[in-house]
Amino acid sequence: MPQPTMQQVAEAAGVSTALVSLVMRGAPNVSDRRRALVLKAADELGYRPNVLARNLASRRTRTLGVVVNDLHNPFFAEMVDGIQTTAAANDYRILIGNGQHTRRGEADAIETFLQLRVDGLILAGAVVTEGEMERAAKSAAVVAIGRTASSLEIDTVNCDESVGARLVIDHLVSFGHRRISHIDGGSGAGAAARRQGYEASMHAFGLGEYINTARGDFSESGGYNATDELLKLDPRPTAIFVANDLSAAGALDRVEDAGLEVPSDVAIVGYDNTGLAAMHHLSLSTINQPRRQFGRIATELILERIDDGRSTAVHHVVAPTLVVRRTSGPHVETSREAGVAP
Amino acid sequence: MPQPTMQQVAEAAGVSTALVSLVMRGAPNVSDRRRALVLKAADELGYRPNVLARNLASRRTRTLGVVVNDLHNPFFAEMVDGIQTTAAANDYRILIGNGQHTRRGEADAIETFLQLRVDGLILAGAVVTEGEMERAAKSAAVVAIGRTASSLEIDTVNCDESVGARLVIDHLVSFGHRRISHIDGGSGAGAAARRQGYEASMHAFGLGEYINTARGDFSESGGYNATDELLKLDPRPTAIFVANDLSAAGALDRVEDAGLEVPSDVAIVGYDNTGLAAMHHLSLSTINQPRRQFGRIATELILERIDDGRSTAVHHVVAPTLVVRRTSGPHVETSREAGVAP
DNA sequence: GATAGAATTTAGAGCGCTCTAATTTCCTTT
DNA sequence: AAAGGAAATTAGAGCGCTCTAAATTCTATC
Repeated sequence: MPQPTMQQVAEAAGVSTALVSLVMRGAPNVSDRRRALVLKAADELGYRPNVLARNLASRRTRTLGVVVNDLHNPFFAEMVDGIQTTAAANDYRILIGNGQHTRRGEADAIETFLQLRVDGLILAGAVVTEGEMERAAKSAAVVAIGRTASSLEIDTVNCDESVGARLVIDHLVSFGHRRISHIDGGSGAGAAARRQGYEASMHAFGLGEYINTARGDFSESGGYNATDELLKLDPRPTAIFVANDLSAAGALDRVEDAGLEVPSDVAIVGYDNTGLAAMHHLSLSTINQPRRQFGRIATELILERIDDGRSTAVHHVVAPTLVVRRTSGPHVETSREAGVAP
Repeated sequence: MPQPTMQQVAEAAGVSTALVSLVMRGAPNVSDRRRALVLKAADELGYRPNVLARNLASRRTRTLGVVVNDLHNPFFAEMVDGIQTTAAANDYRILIGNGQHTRRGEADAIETFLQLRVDGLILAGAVVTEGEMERAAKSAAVVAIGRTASSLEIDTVNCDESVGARLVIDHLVSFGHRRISHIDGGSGAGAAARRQGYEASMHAFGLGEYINTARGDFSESGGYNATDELLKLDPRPTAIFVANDLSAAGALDRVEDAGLEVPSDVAIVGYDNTGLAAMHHLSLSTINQPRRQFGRIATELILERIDDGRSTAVHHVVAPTLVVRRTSGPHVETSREAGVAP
């Protein structure tokens, strides 16, 4: 379908294409009379600037490519909100590419964006190699969210997982818990950092002897099974810090199946503050990561590189917060646990 | 950052740019010797085709724009999977735009894609006016998922909501339920169709007198409150068909808070088969819409327009399926309900 | 009314690639 | 070895826009 071009608009308005170009870009030094003339002609013809031609000629796209590791993860949706808002405020548009949860998918999405000559690339939860990120950084500004990078060409935005773990342990300890176990995320992304944060925090509170980690895998059933294991212990933990909300839901399930009360018998704290945790049905205490803020900061960093020409790496670390809901509270000792005969 | 151009590759390889172009596009009539020469030069220079220039010159982008009404809705992620797979199989790439849940956001995303001159536009759950869709259809092939369109220029893919409702009612009736109430989605997208499907099915089973709809809003609390209302009825419904899973979770909550058993006292069936419904904790019976299939069909339709030049509208309707889980089952009459003194 | 200076407008050369038509090279065949 | 036809390669004109530098038109000043 042939679209009207700038040339046609220029002829219809009786001016040069250069003037039309100026008007379309909202340039300041155009007389009101001509501007109106051009706008009218453009409107009547149904003219729409050809971004391909524009970007080719200007060697700028004012476009940011956002590569999302996995579109299914609700985590990213909110991050994209932050990116989009900040980008729009600076007159940039964004395009989203889906990494389909694989290294290959991400690499493809990145390549697509580079071929499109985006000005910047935001990698959210990327699993591609650092080498690929560096290669990309040769052609566009790059910032990675939720992963580290050592190159000078790449900025990062991360959450301080150790602070998250510390918040959880601090919270539980303040309720009198000591036997606090952890269900980890196995070999999943970020699992190791959370596990280490748990251990470090326990040590910090002098609870090193109570450190006890059951292996999970970030899934609901993983949380269920790991909890099964933990409940067999004698004495059993009075609180469980689970590496993500979905697993925490599984843990909650198992505890309730055992006829135990949450939080009085066993307290549970999750991680991520997904929509799940907010559900009345679960009402899970959890750690919140400021996702929108991730997106906002990432975008600001990338614009600093593009527009201000910064060429040193900035690594931004943001602190998570604790969201207290129903599943955490003081441990109530039963007579049996206290060693008194029934 | 200046990127190597085709010209430079041509010089390095000692051939013409036309030949480089041919090689980059994988054209057949190129001798092995030259092909290797060009490929080597391109590789050494780190050459990456400029899609802007390519698309401008070829007046084709082999790109499909996917406008997603709301990135937060997990419904769309799976649909995008279907689109992406089908597009890739046909050598098209996709770009995703976020409508941010608003008419304006969607219109912006559409405009961005049209300026980029995408060959096709897939609108997923779009809320823009039909007029805007038609305008877009003047410049690119358009297919809408989950909404109707009367224009000849626009294909649609929809789920037959009446079949979904019928499946639910049929299922509940087979368990002996008669007093089946509905919690609707208020003025939300698709709410009316589901409500009508409910009413029609009830009539079809001769249960017109039991038709009873409480107003919800697709939210958890909406489901909770609507259920609160329904439970006050005397006699109360023995089953509730809820317009989506999230609301159904709220309904479940309210029923359990009332000390009633699910499904023996009150059966509950949701709609959409989200991850929520599959959770062990909820285990919600629900209606499943084949989301990947939506994406696949939409993509096939659009490719028919682009590549085969079809210019008549096709409206595809796919049938949903029932997923039976824990929350639906036979109603068990209590003595009190049966009219016998306690 | 002439003139400097500012404000507008425009001509025209690209941006990096594809595409058509023409040219050159390579095989066969005789 | 020359001719004819197929295969491979290339020249060069765009694609629709931006950008620089130059040309034109206004304004204000004297």
